[in-house]
Amino acid sequence: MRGSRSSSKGTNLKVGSHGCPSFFKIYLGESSFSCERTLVPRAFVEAHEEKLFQSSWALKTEDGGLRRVKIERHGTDSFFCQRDWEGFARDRNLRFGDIIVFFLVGISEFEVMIFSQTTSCRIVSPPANKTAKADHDAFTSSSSDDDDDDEKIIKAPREGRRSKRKSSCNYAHASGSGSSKRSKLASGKGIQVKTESTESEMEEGFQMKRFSNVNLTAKFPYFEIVVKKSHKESIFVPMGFARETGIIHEKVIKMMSSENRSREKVEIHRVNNNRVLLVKGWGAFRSANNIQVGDKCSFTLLNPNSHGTMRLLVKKLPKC
DNA sequence: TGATTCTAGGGTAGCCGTAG
DNA sequence: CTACGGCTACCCTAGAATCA
Repeated sequence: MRGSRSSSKGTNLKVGSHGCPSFFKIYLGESSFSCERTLVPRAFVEAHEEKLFQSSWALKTEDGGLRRVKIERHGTDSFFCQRDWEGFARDRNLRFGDIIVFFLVGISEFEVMIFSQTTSCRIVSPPANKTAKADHDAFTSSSSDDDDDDEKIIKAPREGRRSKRKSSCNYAHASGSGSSKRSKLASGKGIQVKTESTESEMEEGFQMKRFSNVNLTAKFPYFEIVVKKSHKESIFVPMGFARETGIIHEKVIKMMSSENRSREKVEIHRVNNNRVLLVKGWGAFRSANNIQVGDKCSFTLLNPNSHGTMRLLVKKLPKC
């Protein structure tokens, strides 16, 4: 599914730390609505025309992989050939929001660095014959506490003493770091701790995770939740997300689906001064998109800094 | 450094008001 | 009376702070 349709937006010119000219693109995957091709920044092409072939470029990744991509020219614009770009995305296991940095290191030769949007860390792709399990692990790496330096969870730094607790952005889930310690502690206090999913939940094919997964560092901030029974007519927005993105001050948000292009205006209710609920419109949107209990969904804010109505892209994720 | 305590915030059951 | 939606109180989690 991933990489079945690809495009990207948000390019900027940069200069690599090692002096090579560079640019980056953000992978929007199949969730992009438009059928636009994948544009190479015109300014970059113009600035380095003498080092760039007209027909194809070589992309080298950090794991030693090499892929040639055809370049299509239309007027003054250059595009990655859609099929090659999709192939590259598939090979590299790109995810929505991943950042791809291209360093021009030779004649039509680029070194490519990929940063995971989820972990804000560099991704070095596993060998090409990786298993589906490995795919899944990579996909869910943001919620595991493995020792891979490239996929470490970035923890928020400790702030001043007794500082107010921030939201659990980019933190590990309950099954992650510190759970064993907490289990001991909790059992000592007679509190039942649920650090692992129950059998019934496993049978249903998903793990009930109490907390949502929030990423505010991405260009397009997002949060992910597993839809529960109680989300039939309303759904909570994590407070950290609501505050940082300004949703907390909004009355209405436009919700759009990555799958069938349906759109719905959803009312935002402020509860108790410390809760933010998506209410009217959510139910209809959920039905229209066949979002059911147990489905894992990501909610990506497409226009975090605009003054108009905020737009939230909803995407069903594979169940874990 | 590990154990313990504190506490902000997420999740949800259930109450209450309103409409049909 | 019933269904529905809004709201609140409470429980629980887990990061941060503190202490031995």
